[in-house]
Amino acid sequence: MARGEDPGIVDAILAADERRRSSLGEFESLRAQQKAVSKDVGAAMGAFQQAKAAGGADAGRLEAAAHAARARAAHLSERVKGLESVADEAAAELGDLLRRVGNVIIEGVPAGGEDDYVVLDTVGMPRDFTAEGFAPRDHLELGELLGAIDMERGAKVGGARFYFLTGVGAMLELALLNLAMAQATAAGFTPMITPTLVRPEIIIGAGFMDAHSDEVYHLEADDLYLAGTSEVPLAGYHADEIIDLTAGPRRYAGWSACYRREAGSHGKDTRGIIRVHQFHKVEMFSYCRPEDAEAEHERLLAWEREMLAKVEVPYQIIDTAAGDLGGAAARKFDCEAWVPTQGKYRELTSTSNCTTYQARRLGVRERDPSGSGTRTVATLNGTLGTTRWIVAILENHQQPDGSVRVPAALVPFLGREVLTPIS
RNA sequence: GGAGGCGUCGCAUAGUGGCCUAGUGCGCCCGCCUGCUAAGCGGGUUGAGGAUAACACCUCUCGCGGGUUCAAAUCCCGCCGCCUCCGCCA
Repeated sequence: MARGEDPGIVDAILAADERRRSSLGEFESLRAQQKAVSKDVGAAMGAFQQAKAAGGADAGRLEAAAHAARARAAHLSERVKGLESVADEAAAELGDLLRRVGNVIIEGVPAGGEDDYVVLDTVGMPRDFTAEGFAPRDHLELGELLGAIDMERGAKVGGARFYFLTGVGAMLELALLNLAMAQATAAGFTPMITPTLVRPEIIIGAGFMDAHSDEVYHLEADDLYLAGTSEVPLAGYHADEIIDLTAGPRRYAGWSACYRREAGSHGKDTRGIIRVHQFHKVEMFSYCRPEDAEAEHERLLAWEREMLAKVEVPYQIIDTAAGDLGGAAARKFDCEAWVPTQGKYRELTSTSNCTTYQARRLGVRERDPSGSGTRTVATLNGTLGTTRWIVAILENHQQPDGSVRVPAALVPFLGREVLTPIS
């Protein structure tokens, strides 16, 4: 409802489920009969064969009995097939309807669309470049001055929205992502380098083929999809498994290239590396118990804040409105960094609580702690670093001469304190 | 890319169309026995769905999906994965 979806689908689902159950019941009881009769055929055939081998006088009678039983079984078999296809159709119909329903929004998520987010916190102050007496350069101009970004050759090689990170640019990205991996590992995450090509059932299960399907590259010859985030392979990592969460959440830090078609965003963010077809990302991914999910979401957000503090950029945290959530998310917090030359905050991280949505579709379960059987777990994800962070780092830490101060936490990973323009 | 082999319960293995409910061993769980431990004895031990107040019970599940048959772990077709050999190659 909060997403603005049609509530009528619920009635359709209930009706479809009713049809499935009744047709399944009919099929199963007749199937049980058929099995029993069919088993008699086997026994009758065996008796006949034995009598025949022994030259018994009643061989003829037994043969007739066996054939009679077989005829009855054949008749039942026809009817069973009919009922089975009815039951299968009913189940497929229900499945289709269920897949169309987005995740249930968590209480307290702001209603509305893209612009109806609520700012939860603002951290740090944007620099006053007027007071400092110079006009800030944008990240691309800085990147070119520093010999860090080459958009022109990126376009020559890969087309629009492709780029080369060169020299210190390449090193800066590696330093940033290594810092993110180091933080995650220290926090107990298992480091992962993931496949970036995934099978259809994985990307469908992760929920990326509903609202985001235009965003996904598809390799037709192999029927594989290029993941837009390592959330996809990490969600699939435990697919169809029963995992043990008794010792707490399972946390993975995935490092991967990410691919996005950016269809429908023509003309938007065309300058620089804000919005590109390929970038790199360190992603946190957590499997936890459903009742722990909201607390885990807060933890992921806290780790994002820790990482943003390390790169020393001003940012705000927003609680994304219901209508702007993907199909999988029940709640989403974005951290947006201040971009001086745009005079606004731009998304650097995004953490979603997908509750049981992805795990249900991918078959990730745990032993039910309150008794017998299994139950679906919850999954959550959050960003720890991406190529886009370079934008915020360059612009916020630039100096009048075009050089850029390296945040202290990055210095050990980059091996220098200042990036200076190449001659 | 070519040729061949393989995929059975948590693990290992038996099972080439029916004749008990997929047998056996290991592991694990429960119980018994023993002064303790080990051993021994008995029972249990995939998952999904239906049904039920809860049981009982029923259906499906031998990599996955189709097919043949009254009947499929077993036969046929497609796919996925693993192994061996050959070819090609960063």
